[in-house]
Amino acid sequence: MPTIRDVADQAGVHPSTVSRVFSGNAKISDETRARVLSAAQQLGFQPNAIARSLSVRRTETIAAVVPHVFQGYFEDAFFPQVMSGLLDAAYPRGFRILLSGSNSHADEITQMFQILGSRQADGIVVLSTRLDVDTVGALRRQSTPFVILGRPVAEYPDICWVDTDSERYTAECVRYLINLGHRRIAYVGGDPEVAVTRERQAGYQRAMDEAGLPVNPNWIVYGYFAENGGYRAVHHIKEIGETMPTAFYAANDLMAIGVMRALRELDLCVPTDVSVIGTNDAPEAKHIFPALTTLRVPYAKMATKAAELLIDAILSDEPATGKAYIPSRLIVRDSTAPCKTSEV
Amino acid sequence: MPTIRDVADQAGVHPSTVSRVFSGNAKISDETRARVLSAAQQLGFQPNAIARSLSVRRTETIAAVVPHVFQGYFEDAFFPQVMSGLLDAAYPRGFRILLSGSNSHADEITQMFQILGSRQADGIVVLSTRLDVDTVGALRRQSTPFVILGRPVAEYPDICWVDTDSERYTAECVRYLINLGHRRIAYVGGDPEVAVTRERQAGYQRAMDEAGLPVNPNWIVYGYFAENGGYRAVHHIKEIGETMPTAFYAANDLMAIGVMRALRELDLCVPTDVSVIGTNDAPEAKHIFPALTTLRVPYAKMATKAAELLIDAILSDEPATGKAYIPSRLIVRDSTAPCKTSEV
DNA sequence: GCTATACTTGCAAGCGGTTGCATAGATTGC
DNA sequence: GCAATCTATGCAACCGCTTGCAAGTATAGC
Repeated sequence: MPTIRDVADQAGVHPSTVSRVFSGNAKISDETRARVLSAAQQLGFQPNAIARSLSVRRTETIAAVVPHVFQGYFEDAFFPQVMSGLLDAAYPRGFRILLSGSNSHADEITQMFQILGSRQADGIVVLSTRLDVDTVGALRRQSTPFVILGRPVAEYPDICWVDTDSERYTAECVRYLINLGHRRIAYVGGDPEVAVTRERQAGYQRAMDEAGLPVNPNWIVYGYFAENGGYRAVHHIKEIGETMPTAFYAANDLMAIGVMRALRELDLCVPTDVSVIGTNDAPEAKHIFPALTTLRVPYAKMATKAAELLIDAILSDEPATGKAYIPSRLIVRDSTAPCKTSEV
Repeated sequence: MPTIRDVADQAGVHPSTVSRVFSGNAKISDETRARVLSAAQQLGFQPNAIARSLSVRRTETIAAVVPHVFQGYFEDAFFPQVMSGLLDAAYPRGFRILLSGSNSHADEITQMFQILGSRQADGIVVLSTRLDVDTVGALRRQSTPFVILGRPVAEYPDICWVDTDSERYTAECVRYLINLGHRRIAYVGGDPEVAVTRERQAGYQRAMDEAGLPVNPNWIVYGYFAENGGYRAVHHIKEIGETMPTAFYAANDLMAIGVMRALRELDLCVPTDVSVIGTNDAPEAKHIFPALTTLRVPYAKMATKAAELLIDAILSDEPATGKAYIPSRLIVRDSTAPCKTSEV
């Protein structure tokens, strides 16, 4: 691999001249430039990005560490959308994305600080779903810009995040069910460890409260984002001998699908007997029968926004700032209908 | 950010000693090591990965450029599975993944050679679906290891690829239909520009030929991997006034879903009137009604294998070698049934 | 007790670009 | 025609870590 010095020799100029030709912003006579370029051409020279990065202290790269769980919870829509969103922002700005895996929650954090500390990227978008206060504190204490996808538990005035208002939109879903006449509504959450699970649950609670509807604690079940979890949630409710809810809100589509499978086994028809709302608008949502009414969460847009804020921060050489909510949207399909047993 | 020199000063040793402590493989007295480590601790030192990379000429990173089209064709399963597969291989080996976007087929190639030439990664797994001979030639001419996901058109003895035998497994699918008594079988391909489309078509052709069945050219339609493409394929066949095929093989599930939608509109029942086989086993395949019989293509495994071969090559400091076929598997669900109008 | 051998650590030259400063030559102003 | 001002290029230090070689000290061998 030829270096800048080889090109310099070949063109009869000083290495710094070659550097200036390639980094663009410098006055170089047309003649010299041509000589350098042709020498580079002949030698097949391309500047070494690593050397450049070392010198300018910039990698043109943003990092993300893939949550170890994405096989499970995230497969349904999160990960591909996030990646696509990150690329959408990074690519046109000349940035690339550095991805690390992880094999546990703790390792996610380790990987993050590894990348940050070793300066392998100019910034990081934090995908972890369970950021504790310590971690956020440590993030703030280091100097590489970061933005969090999702809102951290504790409110720091100065950190940058983008999220969707899970509480609000889940409340909207539940309200939609209530307006259809449903009064017995179940909440099928994901992993209770995960922030979004609590937020959605709060939205559910709020909508029920506002409508003056009682919340039966047995109707709050955690399905850990798995199809089977949704399935078991229904049977669980059935087994403890409760009257069935007439509607289910599930915190992802996979669980909603599981809920529908269980209902079918119990000879309950969706949507005539029971309504079901899912979350995320995964690809299968519109193809399943009945087509699933679902809360579409704009992961791609969120990721794009996050990457934009991050790159802005990098380019301006300041910590990332700004907080943004991206709106979710309820997509009404065929799994919801007016409640037929409208108790007054 | 403290450097190795700061730590050296603090610990009262030479920078090279600090370096040796951190790079592991060097005999350092326990006492010195302890002093260095504690100094590093105090200063919050972490070695700079970029500087290290420059020095050792290795980045511990493998690259991939995301085909610009993945939104379209690839969304259905390809991309997330590939990413997951790459991470599965890279992560435990201490490698990270560098991702670049692209906005056209030409740009895909540009990005690839950019990364390669600027030494931003130690190797690359090539995802492009339309590699021409020139590109492969250029890849071979440069010195960074690469492995191709998918088999390149021309056979070079020395390049490394991993693929699934699309022709063979498509033939298997078609044979399965034939064994169910179907004789009029349509082939709904993807983008005819894409290698895999031709390979699958060849498999279709082969199975038909082997069974002595005529192939009606009107039954070969390209749906460009889109749901709508599958939908239109059916209507196209209908409109030219042909007798309907009794079975469809579609080169991805999205198109198969489109085919089923069109059939439903024509009041043809799947699978009693018409059988449908899709490809990829996308998440929606098992949830759609009727559950889709589909050829499951092991993208994740393929990507893992590719990354493994690549990393082996990197570590051994030689070009990547080896060719591997990963088997696909027909997943039989409810969209296929014996042909009821068995003509003898 | 003295030399041969093994361990540790220091030294300094890289890895391949970048960039502030200096300088030589060209241009401008009057 | 000469000083002042620009322009284009060279010089050299630097980004932060690695590593072959040399040297100093400790240990072993006889």
